[in-house]
Amino acid sequence: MEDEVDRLVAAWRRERPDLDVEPLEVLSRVSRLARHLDRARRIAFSEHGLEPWEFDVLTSLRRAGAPYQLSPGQLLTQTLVTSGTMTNRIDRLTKKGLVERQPDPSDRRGVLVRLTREGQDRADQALAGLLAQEREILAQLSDRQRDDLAALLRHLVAPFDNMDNVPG
Amino acid sequence: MEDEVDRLVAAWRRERPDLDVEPLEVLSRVSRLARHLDRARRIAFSEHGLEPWEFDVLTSLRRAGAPYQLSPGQLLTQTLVTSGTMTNRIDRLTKKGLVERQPDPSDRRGVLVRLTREGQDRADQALAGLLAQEREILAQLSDRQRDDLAALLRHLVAPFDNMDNVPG
DNA sequence: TCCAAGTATCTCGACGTCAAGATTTCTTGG
DNA sequence: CCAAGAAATCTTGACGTCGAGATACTTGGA
Repeated sequence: MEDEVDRLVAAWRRERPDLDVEPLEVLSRVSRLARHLDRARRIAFSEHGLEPWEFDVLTSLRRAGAPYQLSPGQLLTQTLVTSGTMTNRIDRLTKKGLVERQPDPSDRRGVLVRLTREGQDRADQALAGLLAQEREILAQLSDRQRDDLAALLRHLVAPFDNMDNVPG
Repeated sequence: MEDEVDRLVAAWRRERPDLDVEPLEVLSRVSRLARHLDRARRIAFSEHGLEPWEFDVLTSLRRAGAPYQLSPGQLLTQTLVTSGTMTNRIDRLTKKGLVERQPDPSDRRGVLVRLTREGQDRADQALAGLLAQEREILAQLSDRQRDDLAALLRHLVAPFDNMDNVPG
């Protein structure tokens, strides 16, 4: 089946026949698919009363394991946002009762953000919903194709991931 | 080579051994790779004095072919932003001298946004830079792997693309 | 002990986006 | 030919993010 990138590439070949636009066949599809996935996730999460950014923070804490707490700084590196943004997010999640701030007993500058019971339940429910949705999207592919795709994508992502990229 | 998604999946398997998190192997990689690509593009474009959103608008006009003009409404559907955002973008691009607004001769409600000579040159230069960068990223893969990857991604994107998704 | 440099978090102002509504112009049925 | 609705664009206010700087605490060396 044809997609938007096929049309995009055809347009460039018409307007700039001198250029080799083949890289777009892969990387433009990655970007567009990511955009579609963002939208789909937003819808899936809203069924559990969560925004995507809330899911990111809550699941980072959830994955940390009991007692489900991390410093704001650790959350920064996991979610790739800046410190001002994280302060704001923690404020709002606190107001919703999904996390709570506690003083770090070993460093008086520090704070520990801890998942509440409610926060943990919401994160778990939203994750289950997300996985169900993603399984539907992936139903387009055979098991073998899924594995191949994951492996190919790993080749492209790994150089970035092992390159140390942390915002302020 | 290992990547962040391997670590993510391992963490979930430890914390939620009851769940099948395999879909993340594909779709989380797509999202993360897209994020890395956004950053890389931002850097590549800045060498030509452009922001990513400026590139999006300028290249939409460029692909339209001579005389390189589209209505704001057509630009909306191509770039997937809302009308208020597009008005703002056209304002800023006009101030930079990269596009100009002209009255639509056949509809007095309408406006046509046209690429200036300068705008066209910038778009062409930035596209060449982008393609060079993307070729480097894809050097991780063989020609065969690239083709396979593009085909697999098309399977996943096509259902979304042929689903009519247009914002306000 | 004391100070300088480093670290952790928060505060604040600027900016871009969105969503809803306002305005102007076109279209169409009666 | 007109009135009502549709269409195209712009305006406005709220919101989340960023980035730089402020504040408070810690650490290591003199």
